[in-house]
Amino acid sequence: MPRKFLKLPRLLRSAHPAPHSAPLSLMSAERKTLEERAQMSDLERLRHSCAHVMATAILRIWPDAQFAYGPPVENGFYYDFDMKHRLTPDDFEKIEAEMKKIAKENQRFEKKVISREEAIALAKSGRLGGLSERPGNESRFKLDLIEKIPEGEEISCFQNGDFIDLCAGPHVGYTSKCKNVKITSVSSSFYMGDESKGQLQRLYGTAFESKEELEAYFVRLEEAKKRDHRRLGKELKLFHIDEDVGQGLILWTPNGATLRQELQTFISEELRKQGYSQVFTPHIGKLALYKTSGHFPYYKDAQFPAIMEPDQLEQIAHEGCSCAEMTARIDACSAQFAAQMNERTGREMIGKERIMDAEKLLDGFLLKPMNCPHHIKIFASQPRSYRDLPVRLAEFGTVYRWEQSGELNGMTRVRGFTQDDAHLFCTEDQVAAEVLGCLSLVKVVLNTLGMSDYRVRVGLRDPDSGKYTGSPEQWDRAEAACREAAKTLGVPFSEEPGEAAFYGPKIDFVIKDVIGREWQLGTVQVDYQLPIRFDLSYTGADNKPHRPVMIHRAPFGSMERFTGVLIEHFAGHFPTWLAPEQVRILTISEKVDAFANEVFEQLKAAGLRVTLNDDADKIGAKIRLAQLDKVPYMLVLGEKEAAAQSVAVRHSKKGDLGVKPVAQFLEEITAEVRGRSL
RNA sequence: GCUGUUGUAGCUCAGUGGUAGAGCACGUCCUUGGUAAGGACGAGGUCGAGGGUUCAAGUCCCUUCAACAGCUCCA
Repeated sequence: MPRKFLKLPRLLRSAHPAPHSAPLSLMSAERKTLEERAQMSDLERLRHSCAHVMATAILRIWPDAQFAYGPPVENGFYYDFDMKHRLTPDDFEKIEAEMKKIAKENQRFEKKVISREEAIALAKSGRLGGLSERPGNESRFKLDLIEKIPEGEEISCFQNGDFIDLCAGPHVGYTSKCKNVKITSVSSSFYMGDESKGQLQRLYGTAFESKEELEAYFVRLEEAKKRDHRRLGKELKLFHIDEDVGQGLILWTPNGATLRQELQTFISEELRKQGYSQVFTPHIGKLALYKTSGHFPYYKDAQFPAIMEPDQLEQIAHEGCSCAEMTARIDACSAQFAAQMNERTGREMIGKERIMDAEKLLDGFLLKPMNCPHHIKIFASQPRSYRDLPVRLAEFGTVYRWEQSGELNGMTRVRGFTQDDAHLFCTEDQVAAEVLGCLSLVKVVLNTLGMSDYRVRVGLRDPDSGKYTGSPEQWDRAEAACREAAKTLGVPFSEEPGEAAFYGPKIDFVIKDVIGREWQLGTVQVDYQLPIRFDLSYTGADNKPHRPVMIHRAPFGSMERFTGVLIEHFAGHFPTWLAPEQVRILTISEKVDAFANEVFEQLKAAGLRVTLNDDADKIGAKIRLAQLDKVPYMLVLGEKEAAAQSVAVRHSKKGDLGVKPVAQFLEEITAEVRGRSL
């Protein structure tokens, strides 16, 4: 099915880790100018040279390899190429050894400016990206790259030893610089990122100026692995994904559920303060609902297939309906519906090809891919006056999306997830204040969790495009509102023209985790489109119907992704208010069991999540276990404490905090939890 | 979805065609010890699933499922 460019509320899904690979701008859309390339940092220059050395090494072993593109990337470099031999990690050692040899040979990187004709001739002979001429094996990717070089731009190649490559540079002087290098992984890629252009092998490596930096990089990687939410989720028993339940479907185990519940309680409190109303909606809705919203069938590929009514299913089976026919009948609309929608939106939203006789139409249900339509129906369920606005409907709404299997990742990319969603319906004049309110909510959330390292992207319309709905005046106001709101946050923000959805501008929060990876989580989006499609209205002061503006927002994005990011953010050491187990009482000997039980009951009665370890282990072992479970507070109880009605407090990160009366500890920890201290 | 890698006890992993292993966790018992591992014994596995080759398969081959890395995608 051709992908329609119709963009709909893109709530919370665009979030993904910043790509480790080359920025797309290097690949296709925005070709880097020579000037921009010349600004490569020293490290990037080194890594780019390493890519050439790697290509040289590969050619020495497999002379048939045809190279495409080999840039430096955030954590290293790669080279894309095609050859008969399929690389596996077993080949790395051999290639690395050859690379080290080339570094020792200390070849000079020499630049030669050549004419387009010379470049083409070299490519045709297979010389470009090769160690020698290769008759019958022309440098086909290089030919294509030459074609893409604009007329008038300098064409150059770089030579080190026998290897000549089409390359604008820059490079280091000699290959001896390229000795602190390591091949990290092999994978596949598409030429120019285009699936139709065939698959290439992509070999990744990394390189540093010094051996120490190279080693430190791998130590850092190890550290990152230790705080991987998938690993910690298992160790701390936060969640489970079960093959029999299905890919990308999170089972929140008790510890994780506690964490989530605390987060939801927190956000619910903030919502109440801001005048939101809590609603509940079911997990499915009729197909017609999503035909109205426009999410079906346009995003059909990303949804679970429709659920058909039993009697309809029986009937079409009886009719011997083919699968293709059934699909067409599910996708289709009545002429009346199409006319209505096209009139409302003022454009051909539903083409003739989708219109079908009413008796042939099939209806069914969809697992909801987003919550907006349900909330819209709540808004529309009663007459609204301008005095009622803004209406703010909030729900922890679970949605389902059919993500491709290769895209699933722990909690951060899943097929069923719960958004901390809300939809605001307001007047045009209220947009600015409401956007501001949404942002301050996001800010409260992030501050409370100590996530201070974030930036904000303001997606504005592309002034040269006519694809947007709504009047230019509306847009100017909405964009100004977003811009102003973003300014008040006091964090870096970038304006990105052309990044708006077609239905309105948006603000995305991109959060940096402790190891520097970026994740897009919360978002606030202004929407002029859905109110039109659903023909929403309210009565104004002039006693006439007016169209409300909708705002979609979700500060966490989804509970799943946010929890995943949070696990990594805290490396499993949650602040006390979030910790699944807040206090663990550790007894030194059986002699204090009675006292320990007393303390346990007291803390439990105070609402703390406390456990008692009265096993026969020695205190050292008990402390070790509690540390591994990352329990914030350990209370060590021996005969001294029992006699003084006190507890010896040990904090998992701060260590021994000394002995204090039970009442004092209780008071302190309660205040800490209540204040959601970090 | 594509390419590659991996799949053995609850967890981390060893096991190169010939009787399934270790550490931790778990259970029982002994030990009552003061801030990151006391000791003994025990239980636990149709080696992801299905098929094939072989006298013999955890090990070789095919199919399939899942995870991981990357690509592509992401309302």
